[in-house]
Amino acid sequence: MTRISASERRAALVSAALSVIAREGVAAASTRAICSEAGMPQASFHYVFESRDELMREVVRHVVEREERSILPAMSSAPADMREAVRRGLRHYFAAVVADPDHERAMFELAQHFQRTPGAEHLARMQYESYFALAVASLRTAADLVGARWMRPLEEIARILVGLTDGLTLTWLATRDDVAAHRFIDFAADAVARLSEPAAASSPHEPDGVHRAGIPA
Amino acid sequence: MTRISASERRAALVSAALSVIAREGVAAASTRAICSEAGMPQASFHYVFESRDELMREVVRHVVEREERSILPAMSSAPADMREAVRRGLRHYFAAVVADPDHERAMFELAQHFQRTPGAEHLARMQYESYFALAVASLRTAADLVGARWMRPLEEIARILVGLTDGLTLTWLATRDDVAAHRFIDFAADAVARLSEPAAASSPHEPDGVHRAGIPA
DNA sequence: GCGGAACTGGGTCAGTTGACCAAGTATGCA
DNA sequence: TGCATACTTGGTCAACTGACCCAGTTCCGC
Repeated sequence: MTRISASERRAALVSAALSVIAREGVAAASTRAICSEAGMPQASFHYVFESRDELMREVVRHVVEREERSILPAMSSAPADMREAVRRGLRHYFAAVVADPDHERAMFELAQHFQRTPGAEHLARMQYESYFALAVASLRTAADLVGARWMRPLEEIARILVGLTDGLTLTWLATRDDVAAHRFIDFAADAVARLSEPAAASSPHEPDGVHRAGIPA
Repeated sequence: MTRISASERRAALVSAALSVIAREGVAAASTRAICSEAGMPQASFHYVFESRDELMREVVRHVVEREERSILPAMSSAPADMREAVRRGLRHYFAAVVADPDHERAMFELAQHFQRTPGAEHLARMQYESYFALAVASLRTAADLVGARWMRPLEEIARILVGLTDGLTLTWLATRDDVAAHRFIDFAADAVARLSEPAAASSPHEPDGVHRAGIPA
């Protein structure tokens, strides 16, 4: 009888839950299915989790945390301009979606699940806040890389960017039309880049910011 | 004992299913819940439907049909330019989303459900085809109204437009941030309008089209 | 006004679900 | 060494699910 600490068991169950959700959807993620995925008896589940709902809450927390730790797309060579930078970023994101469509679908399903679960709406919001934070960081990095500045508050553009990636992902998931998706990426890159302008004029100290890759406080 | 024809019963069940799905989600739309919503015994369900799956298929067909019959936003006064036309169209759409968020969520859930149901992926695609068709019609009407022409194939722009509305809707559903949504609308209208150009040069008869409000053949 | 077809609805079925108990076994501290 | 605490597990429970049977009722064409 391998003895596992309660916290390790929680982590294992969260991870198993994510696998099941990605593979078969939130609805199919029963306590039995999750326990079977994790290879442990059902009773262990209720030993470390109050209920299925508590597990689900833990799942979002985990997902959000992982997303915030996720590495921003590293540009191997500096992009020529903002249009190119945004396009590369979106292509990078889209490639990840194509590589693991179930994962993205799982994220959507989780958000939807919590929008519907009374008292858990804030979890759906939390998930999006993490998307926004990621977008802010990406936009800042892009501006640093190409030496441009954003003409609107970063948070505003970040929300638009998240909306664009959501639309891109959802439409592709439903149609699996790669060509249309890339046209959308080009369109979005063009439109977003238009919200920036060369920084030389207004920000003489710009090069200083180039080294910052993370999210400044 | 009120006697209802099988086809009427099917329609009633489809409608009840939609209500339940909108209110509580696809997962909660059990045959019992649907029958209770429709006020009829469960056996009637299986008299007119082979299975729950068949009902669900009928639900998409119904939704798609209704969408295709839906009236395009009628512009009370001619918009000044394409930017204005697209913005008005998106605002019109968004107002409908805000007025009945559950309905839009139900559409997303249905699409997701069919993406996951083996052998029913084409239904999700069908749903999106109907969105595309609607977008094509809207774009054509807009071009007629402002006397402009699209610089890319209508189908291409339509797919982009659907992606934009998806992103707009999904982000708003998760955050309920009206201000951000309207900023997104302005951004999208601007970007989409840029794909058109005044038609004067290529279409001298443009004023003729102004009166048509419906979908040209 | 009659006979067969169309429709009704109470009830049953096996399967699945979330929850949880009680009886165990290992662990760490005194 | 002993004992309280932490952890494990098979089994059980009521509630719910989709499916569907069948005896009864109503309708429509003749």
